Amino acid sequence: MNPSDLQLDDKRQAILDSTGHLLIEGGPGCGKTTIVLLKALKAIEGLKDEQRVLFLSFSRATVRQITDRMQGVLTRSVRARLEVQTFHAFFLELVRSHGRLLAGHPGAFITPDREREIRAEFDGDKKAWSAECRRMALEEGRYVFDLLAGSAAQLLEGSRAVRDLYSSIYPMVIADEFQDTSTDQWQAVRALSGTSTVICLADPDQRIFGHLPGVDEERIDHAIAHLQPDCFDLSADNHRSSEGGLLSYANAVLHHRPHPRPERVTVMPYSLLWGAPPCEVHAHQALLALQAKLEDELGREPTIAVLATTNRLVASISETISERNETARYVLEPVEHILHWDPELAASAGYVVASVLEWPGLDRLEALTRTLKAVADYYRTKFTQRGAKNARDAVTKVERSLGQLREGKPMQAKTAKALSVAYDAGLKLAGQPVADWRESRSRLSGSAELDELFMQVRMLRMLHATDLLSLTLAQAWSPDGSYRDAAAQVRRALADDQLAQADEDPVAVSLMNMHRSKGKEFDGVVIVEGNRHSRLLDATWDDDASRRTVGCCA
DNA sequence: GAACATTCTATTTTT
DNA sequence: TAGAATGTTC
Repeated sequence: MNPSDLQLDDKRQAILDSTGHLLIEGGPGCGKTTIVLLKALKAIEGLKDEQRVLFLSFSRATVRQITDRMQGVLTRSVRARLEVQTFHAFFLELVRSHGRLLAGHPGAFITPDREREIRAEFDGDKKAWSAECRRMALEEGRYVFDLLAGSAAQLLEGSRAVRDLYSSIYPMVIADEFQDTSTDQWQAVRALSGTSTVICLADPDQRIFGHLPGVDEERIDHAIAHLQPDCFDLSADNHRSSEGGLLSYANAVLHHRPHPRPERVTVMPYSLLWGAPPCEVHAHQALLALQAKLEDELGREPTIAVLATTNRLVASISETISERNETARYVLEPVEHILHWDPELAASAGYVVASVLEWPGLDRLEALTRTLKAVADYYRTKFTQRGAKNARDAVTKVERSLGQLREGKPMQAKTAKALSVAYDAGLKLAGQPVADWRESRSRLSGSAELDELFMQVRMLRMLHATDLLSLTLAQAWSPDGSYRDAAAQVRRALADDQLAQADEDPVAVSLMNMHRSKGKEFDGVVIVEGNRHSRLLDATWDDDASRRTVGCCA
């Protein structure tokens, strides 16, 4: 924001002048954040030294966006006095500092990792588990994630001292994405509203968490009733010009309504004719084109997301753009990218493939034992990670087969049968890691479990001869036609790789399914829809040839 | 007990 | 949608 933008209209001036609680409504790009930062700036000028303005938002991503935005608008000394946090971080801090008032113990936080572990040990249904969580909080002062907001609210409502303390530190509290606050979160804010000034920012059309328990439709009405705020609606004006039409277009697409396509959206239909390049190659082309265009416009390397509708498509796009592709008109160079996918599970599936690489050097019993154990391990990590009973059943099923194998009895599980058929059919490896990996990987089929593993393992990148994995395998290759100890070697390599990736520079291109993209921001987006049915675009396009790629910039 | 078929439900959040 | 829970059939 530069000074010339500071000519405020009446509405904005009124927001700055208002002295009581505030409710500011409006969609993305309407300037809510900007005006509230100005409001905060003005408030900070009148504060005592130790006082600050508290800005609460949901995700760390939005917190970052806001602090980034502050860089340009506010001076360093002002920024230091505007505290931007997630609701959760704020509540966590509050419960840690004052939790002893509730339980007699200082508050401790059970991290989600730990929570999963405890829950895996715990037997009992959902209800019993939430009772156990309350017990841990009450008796031991240990809080799981879901109880933080409620406990913070309880502290603020129940203890005058705590409430006064926080209100005196934070005379102004800004609640972002207010329409999505849970009952607990709202209660905490409400408790502070007695003495502090509360500003709610809301976008009534963007209830992304509306389905979660405790988040209700009437939140905004409740706030109006309780706070009696001055209300402002900014939704009419759209100040981010580049957004022009994009939002309403996106809505039309989602609701299957025809809509003139805004300039910033390009649609690339593609042919289903035999011999035409597959949709993944079109995605590759669209990605490179968008990259070039945005780099030109922004004068820096743009961040781009490639979104696909299904996990399968994500996997095959990843494989495609990692390679050089040639179309009739273009040569498409490989694109460095990160896959947003659970690396631990993908790695775990990778160990299964690695165990298949050992087959040629092992007898039937040993080979199948190792592979089945790797399959069981995969489901074990899945179970500890997600706590899904499905996965636990899969472990017992595979382990039963292992027992049957050991005793020479026929194995019952389809997975085990399919693997032994695959072993008996013979596996010939050539000593070329990439090809051999693919060959071994293709043995993972014939049961629901193996299909799942195959999908997972495609998310492991194994395409260049220089990759860590292929180097590792090249070393493990033994002249008898198998990879010695491949499983253990691959395990070590992938573990190192995960560590290394943690502190690598962020990569400009991210690839993920649509589901995972929610709430993230990029300079540009390529959306790939690969299946027969086009759900994303209105029916004005030819339907039979309806595979298409969309590139848009937001 | 295993596989297949059908119904349901989540989607954020921290050191 | 996808992933998991639940139900049905062999």
